[in-house]
Amino acid sequence: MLSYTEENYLKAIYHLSDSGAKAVLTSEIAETMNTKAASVTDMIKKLSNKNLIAYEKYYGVKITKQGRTEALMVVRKHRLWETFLVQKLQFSWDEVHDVAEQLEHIQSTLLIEKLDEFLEYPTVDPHGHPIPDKSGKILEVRQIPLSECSGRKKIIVRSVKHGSPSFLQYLSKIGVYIGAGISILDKVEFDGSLEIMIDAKKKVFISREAAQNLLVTE
Amino acid sequence: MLSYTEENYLKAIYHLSDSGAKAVLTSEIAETMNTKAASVTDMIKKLSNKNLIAYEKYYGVKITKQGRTEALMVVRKHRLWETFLVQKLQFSWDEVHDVAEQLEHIQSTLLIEKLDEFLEYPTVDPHGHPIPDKSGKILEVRQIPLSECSGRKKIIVRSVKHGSPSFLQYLSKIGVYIGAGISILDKVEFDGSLEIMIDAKKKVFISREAAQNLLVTE
DNA sequence: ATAATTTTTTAGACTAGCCTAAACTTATAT
DNA sequence: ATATAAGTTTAGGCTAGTCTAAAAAATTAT
Ligand SMILES: [Mn+2]
Ligand SMILES: [Mn+2]
Ligand SMILES: [Mn+2]
Ligand SMILES: [Mn+2]
Repeated sequence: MLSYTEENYLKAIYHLSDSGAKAVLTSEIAETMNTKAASVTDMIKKLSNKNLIAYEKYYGVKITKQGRTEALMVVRKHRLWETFLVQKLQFSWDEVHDVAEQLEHIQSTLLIEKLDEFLEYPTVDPHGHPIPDKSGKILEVRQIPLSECSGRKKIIVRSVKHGSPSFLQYLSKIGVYIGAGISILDKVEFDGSLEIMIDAKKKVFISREAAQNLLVTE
Repeated sequence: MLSYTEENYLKAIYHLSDSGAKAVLTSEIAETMNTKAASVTDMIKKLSNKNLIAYEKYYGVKITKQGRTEALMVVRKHRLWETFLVQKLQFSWDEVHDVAEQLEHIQSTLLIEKLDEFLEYPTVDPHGHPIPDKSGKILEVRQIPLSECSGRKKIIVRSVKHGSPSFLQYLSKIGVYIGAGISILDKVEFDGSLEIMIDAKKKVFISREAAQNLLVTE
């Protein structure tokens, strides 16, 4: 059984290794965990001894099959709780992350099974991120940043890359939500900003940063 | 802000001081917390420094007003979560305590407000124990052990004194639940056991121990 | 190829929470 | 009243997780 802290490190390593097959560096982990490199080295040794990561001194770590499975269970719990908070307790999508950060560590397989059932087995969380099923399977849907969309095809908003509260609040304000239909009206050469139409009824400009952080399917 | 451990100690002290106005002893706390007296003394000093308890060396502790308020908030969360687990996730009443023991420590006032609303402001938990409201007010209803009931009046089951899983399972098996109507058919002199009628349709014998642990109103 | 810089690891120290063993205080028995 | 027993506190030590500072290794620049 993993401690609260071990779960958090392992989840961070999972997310960092998700994009790209190369090793995760000590400094990257320290950065995302808001700790110092020395602390990371300590924890790396513990997780390595438990065979959750493969550690090569000075060259970073790679998550193992077993580690990935454990991490996915934490991610599953995090996203199920976020879904619960939004769908059942009427939280807004920018309020749920910090609470889920605590709830994800509750230890009870029965609880998470019942929660999943109560929510009717959702496949994505409020930010459009996929929810691993109880065996750890994830439904991967190919998505691209809105900033890389070509012509004026039918575009659907699928998820946010980074769901900071301020970004999410901004999206709500301009009327963008997961599942919204979008079309690109114009692309400004100068700064890469876009003029888009949301749900065929609202025109807004969004910055390139925002467009890069919005994942869609065409 | 209290730590997980501080909250647990404070809650234990609250429960121990609930019955009786005299000081709670180090050994009593050690007993209920499954720790050693030396550890309790350490923690007592911390809680005392935070003015949550009043501590007199060698004579035990008394909870302060502030300490009581903090403890009540933990109790409130514990009982709201137990209610949620039973009413929304279909847990049985003997499965909820250990999970609530974890959930009670989640820090979010918004969460507990929304949960309370979602459950439509329940006043008792699945074991019949009162749920403090957000200001810490508790609805006290005078209850007596079934073993002390006199004649054959209309008796209603209100709560269990100690809700161990095995006792709760036993109650379910014989058809006793919170709110059930009971009448006493016979009292066996020899061992203090009772023959009772549940909901005017089921006759069973229950031991004196069981009858002492069942709180009712006449 | 060597030197300077950056990153990582190690060494040593701190806190929270726990323990055992010894010292101390209070309660009980004669 | 004194001796014994029981309960409490103190002293010292342990682990998990954190830190700073110093040492070691890898990377980058000259
Ligand atoms: Mn989140
Ligand atoms: Mn977390
Ligand atoms: Mn309980
Ligand atoms: Mn607890």
